[in-house]
Amino acid sequence: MENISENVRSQMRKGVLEYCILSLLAKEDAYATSIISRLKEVNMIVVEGTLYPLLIRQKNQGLLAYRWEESPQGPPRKYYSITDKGREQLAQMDEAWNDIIATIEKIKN
Amino acid sequence: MENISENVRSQMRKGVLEYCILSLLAKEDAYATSIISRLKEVNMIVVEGTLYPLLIRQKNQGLLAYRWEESPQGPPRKYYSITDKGREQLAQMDEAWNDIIATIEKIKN
DNA sequence: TTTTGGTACTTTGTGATACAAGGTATTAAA
DNA sequence: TTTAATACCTTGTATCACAAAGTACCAAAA
Repeated sequence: MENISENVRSQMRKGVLEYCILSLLAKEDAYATSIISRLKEVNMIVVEGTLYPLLIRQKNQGLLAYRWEESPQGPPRKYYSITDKGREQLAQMDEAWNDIIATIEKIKN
Repeated sequence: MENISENVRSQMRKGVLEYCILSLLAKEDAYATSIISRLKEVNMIVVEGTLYPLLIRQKNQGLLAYRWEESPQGPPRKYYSITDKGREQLAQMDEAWNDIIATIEKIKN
């Protein structure tokens, strides 16, 4: 309740995060830590405890698949890739996102 | 889990709804049923069980105030109006919203 | 007067989400 | 063997939107 500005952003992020993940993976396979880095670059801060369950959810829904790959340093990485079903979902999310933007614009006039 | 498309929209709405309410009330005082009607006009379907707790939350946070007004037909109406604090919050939400739009655009390239 | 239909406000329980905080495991270098 | 860095995972909590109820007011019809 202290940092209202951050809370506002956090609330607005809800539901958009899945959209971001699918969008990123639609362009290139990636593993969790690299996804976090990229989201940080575009000012969408996400922590591990948020991302890992999200990736597992999307995998269980058949939107993502993964494979293990050796890392040049450290433990192996779990590379996620988007599936055909994931691309279908992404198309729906594109539509939903555009609808929401249009809705806000209408409200704002 | 059946209607995935609706679920996607519902999730994306989270956090944006408060923004919509404040934006609407920044232009004109309104009571719950009229707010629902207006949101329906712009394809943002909201039900009573969602809106009422939200209005109460925002009132408790000092973002909104209300007054009772007689209705031409039926029980009295609770008209909500935005407070100065609410307008400050709205300004922050405007900023947060624009940031999120920019973030998605960056991800999409 | 009683009933009916419409309007308006409210509450309870549920599922989903993001986060904080902590834990486990692998690898290479010190 | 210890340390640091990397990477993955889990648990508990707060918040949110919604479904599904309930309560209350008012006016017109029966």
